[in-house]
Amino acid sequence: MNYSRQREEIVHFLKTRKDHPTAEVVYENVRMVYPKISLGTVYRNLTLLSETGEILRLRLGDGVDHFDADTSEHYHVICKRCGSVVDLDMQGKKIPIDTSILPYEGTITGQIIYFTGICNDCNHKDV
Amino acid sequence: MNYSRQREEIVHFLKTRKDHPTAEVVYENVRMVYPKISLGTVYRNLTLLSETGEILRLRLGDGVDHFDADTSEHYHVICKRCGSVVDLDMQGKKIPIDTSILPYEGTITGQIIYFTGICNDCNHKDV
DNA sequence: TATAAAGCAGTAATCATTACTGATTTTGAA
DNA sequence: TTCAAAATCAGTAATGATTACTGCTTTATA
Repeated sequence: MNYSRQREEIVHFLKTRKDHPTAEVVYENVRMVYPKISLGTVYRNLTLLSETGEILRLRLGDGVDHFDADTSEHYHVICKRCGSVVDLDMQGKKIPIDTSILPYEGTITGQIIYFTGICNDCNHKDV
Repeated sequence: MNYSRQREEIVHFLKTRKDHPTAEVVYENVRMVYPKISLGTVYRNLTLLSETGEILRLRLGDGVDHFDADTSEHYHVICKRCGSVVDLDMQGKKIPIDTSILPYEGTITGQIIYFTGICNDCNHKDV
């Protein structure tokens, strides 16, 4: 994988964000630095980066992919009202699930866990 | 919600399946009974049924919605090779996660857990 | 049985994402 | 430093799942 300024800026932008922007949001923001960047370039790089493991692609069931520059093991909460995605700071602790006891004939290699709820902001807003 | 033959057949078909068909698969199969049914009708009814809670809409991150007539609490494993989705028969047991201790300022109302792996069929196939 | 509401088939539109193309940038060796 | 091959880009078209729209049936009920 060769270096590219656009890709560097995408990673840099993602690292500044604690929420989990969509490709569209990345595009809008990187455009402030590289106005001619195309959405296709953003998607291609986000895909490349997530394939090499430099970022995470989060599929949270809202029909849009989110991207996360924090690749350490952690969990996410999706606000059902505003769609925001925030990290749970587990301080290195994992939620323990012993997959070896699950009644499955094949091989279990991974687990996806996330939570839904109402975020603090939405809790304090009148509806 | 009024009765409709098409919707009844959709539910009936889903109940015969232990895998978790997509809208497209439901469409192909219901078409054998109602050849003139349209894909839009299938989608509309799957959405209606999942809104009333009669079926589950599963968003497993493969870009396609799956539907499940088994609405009891259970877990799913997605085969990374063939994409199949199978139930884990937990015999009524839940994977316990105490969400009250999670470091979150808002309100946690739900959790999504699923597993990825290689299904038994794929394990026994040469690649 | 008549009528309003709900549902349907068929089709068009939407939206996220991927694929394609010809031009530009990056890289590494001469 | 120079230059050609490989990688990447911008711009745009295509794809694929899902939703929306429209005028015609079916269903429920008075």
